[in-house]
Amino acid sequence: MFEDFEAYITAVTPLSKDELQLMRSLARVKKLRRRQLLLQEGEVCRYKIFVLKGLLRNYRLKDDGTEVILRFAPENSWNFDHESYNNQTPSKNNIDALEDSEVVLWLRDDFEMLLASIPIMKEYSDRIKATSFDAIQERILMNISATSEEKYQAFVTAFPEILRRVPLHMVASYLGVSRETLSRIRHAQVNPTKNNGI
Amino acid sequence: MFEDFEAYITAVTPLSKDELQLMRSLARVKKLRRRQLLLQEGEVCRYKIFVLKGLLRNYRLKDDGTEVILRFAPENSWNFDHESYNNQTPSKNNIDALEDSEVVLWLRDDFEMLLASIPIMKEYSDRIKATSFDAIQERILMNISATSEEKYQAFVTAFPEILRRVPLHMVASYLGVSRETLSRIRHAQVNPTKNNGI
DNA sequence: CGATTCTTTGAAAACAGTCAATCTGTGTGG
DNA sequence: CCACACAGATTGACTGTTTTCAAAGAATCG
Repeated sequence: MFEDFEAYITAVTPLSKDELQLMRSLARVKKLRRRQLLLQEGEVCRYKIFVLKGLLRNYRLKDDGTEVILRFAPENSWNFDHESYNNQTPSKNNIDALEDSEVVLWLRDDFEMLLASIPIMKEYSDRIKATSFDAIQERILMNISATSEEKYQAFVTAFPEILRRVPLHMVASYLGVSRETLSRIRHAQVNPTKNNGI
Repeated sequence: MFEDFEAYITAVTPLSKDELQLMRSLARVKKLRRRQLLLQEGEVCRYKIFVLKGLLRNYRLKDDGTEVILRFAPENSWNFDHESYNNQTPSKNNIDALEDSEVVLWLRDDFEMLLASIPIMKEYSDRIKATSFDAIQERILMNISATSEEKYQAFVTAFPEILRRVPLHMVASYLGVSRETLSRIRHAQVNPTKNNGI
């Protein structure tokens, strides 16, 4: 359980035994069943979440009842609702598990205290944020300038393992196209236009 | 010139005389004429930029020669190419001035030193980053889930002053629609369908 | 097996992009 | 001051893409 987190974190940033112990002392491990909600729209996001096993998804429920998927968070990734966590305001989004999952949770105050008292952890956190920022910026560019095919291709090359693990209609939602369109895009690639002859 | 920056920064975060002096000692003020490039694709983004006056724009030049606008940066905003600045890799984007502008520049090493030596400045910087992250996340949601009308409306309410200052084809580029479509959207709002009668 | 969820397909309608032409306003040089 | 060029905005006609709706075909799970 927590050992998995230790293995991950020590691989990416050097932490002392004491620092690890401190992190562990404030952490809570939680198992989630498929479909279980971890954060519901309207609640304040109280935790910073690290995914040990499984797969989470952040999504927004629109007025007409449709779900818009903002992000997939597989094992060894951090997750939380950024806006709600930072401002301690009611979240507009939901987080749930797409597979049976295991996560580590830290209460916001505890986690911020950890960042303040473990400088190297703060640096690591800042690096993660910077990377996410770059990624999300590229996603914007994709969204406003690429064709649906290109968006799908970019997804395939960026997240091949996610593609294998989630239903296609969720990929469609993440890309901002209808599931029917995604289905047709995929089919067109396998079986492109046949009439190249006269 | 630099006094404008001091006025801004002291309004948003408390800095001592010494800290201000330190920031000033490493800053460089630069005037830009309309259309002048501040960062060109392929160069490494060496500076953190604060816009004193005028309006900058970050954009990507696509293979087919079209420009995709990623961001507008008016006075009192920070700007730089995130990815290139953080990783010191060649930038994929360009930054230029849409109006005659004035900016303050800090070399990356200098600025990072400032953040390290002025904790309150680091906090402020982190807050800005968090806010931008939230905003960009909402932009993603817009892009993947809203109609063109809704995207335009959101732009109007979020950036009314930018709308007045840039040509519409740039707004179209920012939103990811063609300039003709934007023109029709705007016209439809002024003059909606007239046949509501029998 | 039966129920549910997911995916695919077809046909029609809505929507957005492209191309070409025109219109508008602005600014420059003669 | 006018003529002209230029950048920007609009419009119409057409094309291409995407959505929507409805139905049916897979796959998965209890």
